[in-house]
Amino acid sequence: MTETTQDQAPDTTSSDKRAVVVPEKPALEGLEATWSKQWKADDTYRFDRTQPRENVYSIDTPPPTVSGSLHVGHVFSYTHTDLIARFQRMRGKSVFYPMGWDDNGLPTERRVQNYYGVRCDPSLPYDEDFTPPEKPDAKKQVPISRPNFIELCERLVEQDEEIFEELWRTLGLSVDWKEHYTTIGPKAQTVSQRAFLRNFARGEAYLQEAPTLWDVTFQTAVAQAELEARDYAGHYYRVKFHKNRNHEAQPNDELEVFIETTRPELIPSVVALIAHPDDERYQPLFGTTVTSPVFGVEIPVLAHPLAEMDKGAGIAMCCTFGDLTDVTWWRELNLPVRTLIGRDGRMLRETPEWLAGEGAAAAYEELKGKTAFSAREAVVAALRESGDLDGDPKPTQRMTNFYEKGDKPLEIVATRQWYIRNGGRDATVRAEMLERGAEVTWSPTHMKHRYDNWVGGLNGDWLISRQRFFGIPFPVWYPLDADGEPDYEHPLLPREEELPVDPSTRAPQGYSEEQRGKPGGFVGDPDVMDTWATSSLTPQIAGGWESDDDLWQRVFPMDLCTQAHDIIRTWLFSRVVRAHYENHAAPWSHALISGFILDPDRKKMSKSKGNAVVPTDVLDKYGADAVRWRAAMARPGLDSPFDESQMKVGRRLAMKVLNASKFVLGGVGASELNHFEVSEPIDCALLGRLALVVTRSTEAFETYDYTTALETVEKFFWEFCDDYLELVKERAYDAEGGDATASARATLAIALQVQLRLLAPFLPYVTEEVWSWWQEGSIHRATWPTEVELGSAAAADPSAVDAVAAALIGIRGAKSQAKVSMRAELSRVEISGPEALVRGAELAADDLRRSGKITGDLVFTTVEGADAISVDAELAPQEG
RNA sequence: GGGCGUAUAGCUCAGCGGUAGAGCACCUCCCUUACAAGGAGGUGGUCGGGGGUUCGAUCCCCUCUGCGCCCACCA
Repeated sequence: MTETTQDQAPDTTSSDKRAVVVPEKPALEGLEATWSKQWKADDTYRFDRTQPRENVYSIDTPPPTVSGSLHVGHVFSYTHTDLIARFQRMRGKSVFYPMGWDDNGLPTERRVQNYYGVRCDPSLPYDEDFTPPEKPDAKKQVPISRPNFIELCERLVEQDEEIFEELWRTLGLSVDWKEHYTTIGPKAQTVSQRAFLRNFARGEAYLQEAPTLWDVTFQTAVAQAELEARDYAGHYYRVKFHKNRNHEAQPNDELEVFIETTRPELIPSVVALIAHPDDERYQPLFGTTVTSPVFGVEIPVLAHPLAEMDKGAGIAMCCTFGDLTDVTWWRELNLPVRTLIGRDGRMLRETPEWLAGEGAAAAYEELKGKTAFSAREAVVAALRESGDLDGDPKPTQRMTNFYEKGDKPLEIVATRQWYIRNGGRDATVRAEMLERGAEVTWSPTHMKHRYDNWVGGLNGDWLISRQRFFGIPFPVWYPLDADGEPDYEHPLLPREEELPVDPSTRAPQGYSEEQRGKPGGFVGDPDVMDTWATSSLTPQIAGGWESDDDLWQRVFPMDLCTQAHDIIRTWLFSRVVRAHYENHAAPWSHALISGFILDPDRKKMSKSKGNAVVPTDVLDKYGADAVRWRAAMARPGLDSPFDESQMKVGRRLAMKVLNASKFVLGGVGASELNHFEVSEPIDCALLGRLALVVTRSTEAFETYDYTTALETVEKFFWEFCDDYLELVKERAYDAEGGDATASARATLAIALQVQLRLLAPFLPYVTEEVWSWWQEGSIHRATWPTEVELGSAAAADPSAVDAVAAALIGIRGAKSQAKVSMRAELSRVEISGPEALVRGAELAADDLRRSGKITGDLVFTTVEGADAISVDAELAPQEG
């Protein structure tokens, strides 16, 4: 069996002229610095935009919040993306892999406030000479104008982004940094505003005054997707309402009705008592009125099926608004709005008109300007005094909605907001969104349930406006009528060519700046878009939608979106919504969902819990390759507890690559390696096994199963080192150097070169380092190995590899059991077992003899009925 | 309460119709000139419980239980 490898080995012809340069003492330390710098200088990961769509692999990756902090969970998830990117690049695709920074929005505002010790007061004028305080004082934040505030946001964001980029480069993400974007940058502003204007023109975006979930701390509306239900301790208060005798008198009737509430402070805003239509206890009361305690407001008793008979007293007090059920009742029963809690979370400072009556006004006097919490105490005290509180409050634990970034329960406030239709109020749109979700293939597949679940459970449209400062403004003005009142029905809009616009500094067409705020003039929409309203457009922002059509045609719809499962409901879904409306397509064909990294107690890692592992620490300690190895061991969608000891395993693999490569390449010239012939049967068998590994690994990668791809090559690599390398090292370095030696050397070189490429997506640093010892160019630009390139030698039956390995293990086992050194000589070895395996082992008889230090007989015996190799070895008598 | 996932060696996980696997940890041994942040060998499991289908079940079906996540739950 003779095989010339010269014409099959790829990418090696140029190395003929190169000497192999193996460092004396190869080390992992410093590889990140050296190679990330080199990749940057060489533009190794550039996107080739001359390629047609079918040769492009485009990736939509979450823009990290730069004002937040990253933990290893993020690092793992971004590594997953990079594994796929590197595989596709080596497969010959031009990979479009941009990185964005999410610098827009509340997290940045908060960070700026703390970092500089300032707060935004939009009523202040711009101060050109403003410099932030030298020592920020969290308690005495300096009020500054909105433009000043935004300047500081932009300044800090720039610093943060440099740090993030540095981290990603160290981790070895093969991002094309020339394609980078930010969610506050001009490109994002233009795309966001353009998409919004088109949504509005088509009726997909609308302005509406409605009850809105409201965070009193940040004083902004929040969307359903940003809610987080948390345990919240409270009390049930049993409160007496007084029946009015305006119905047919029933002699034995009681004079009062009791309700149970956890929010007695809302009693002044009660608009009705509501019970279930079938509830016999309350049926006689339907259509009558009752009077609220303390405040003496007369309200109706109504029936509605949402009232639950077995909850509390079975009759609920409806306040506008205490919760989302109140909103439904308000809408469906045409109840009045009695807003009591202002945007700052405090009770209104003016006495509301429905409390104008003498007693009510006096009672309300006590509540003015109080927080919900203090108002509750005051109302409870008043109820006690009036005798309308029945018994002692009963402690209760319930779930309450919070803004995910907030720490006070959300209130519901009627406000004017912008919405985008997402199917929450329209069954047709909802069905369309579910269809788009079905167009995407999911890894793992069950993550689609999360998507369907979320879309199916939407209870309203997507609220995109925020009453904040550092965000993308709505490109909208409103004309003012003769009384100076805005006409929200007829907003003034810019032309698309004018974008981006800031309506707070620019006048709409046909108006001059002097008319701002004047009757007959205009006002700008004061709100900004929520971050998700911008990041829902990352494919459009990164892909050059409407600004670079040539690019857009090559990258959209994208091939892959990667993210963790927590943002399926936000980022993933919102991109489907936008692409559906604007591009009539799903934004990508595949979604790869990462799990979480948990702490050792299986709790989600997060900075606020204090259990987060800082990525730079582990990167410094174990190296990027080791961290990436660990990330690759976490399969898509599966949560995985963080355990530092596992990093060591990855590091050991990287070390092994270094040392084994040094050994294979040591003392052999590259040109020689490429001209040797693989002639020995056992060498062919090794390449045959390698061919299977290539196939398996490739198939796994193609189905996004990077873990199996890694496990396959890693297992082979250890066997290659422990068995094959040990077996043939004597032959390979035989100074006599016949054909058998040449065959071993060629096999070692080919196998190493293929394995390096199979490992390159996982261990980009150490593979690049070794590649540079003997190959031209970057390994990350080399082609992914194929079975074909291994040639006909690789068609050999690989089973001899296992047979020889079994024989070797038997020989080593005998020495280990005898507690002697592996160098100890054996006087006789008998290898027995089924015929096929024994014949396989016999192929490497000379190698076994030499590597096993067998000085006497080496006998191969076929045993009928045996199913495995067994080895019988006799130690040579020890000398001395 | 609804949905999804998960339960295999002390730990982290593969396997998923045909006599249980890997890595880590643990034990024993080996300073072997690629590698002591190493190497070799080994101990360790009624595959969560209970039913069923099958010649045969860790694997398929039913059911119970534990755990995790998402959603709903503010009277």
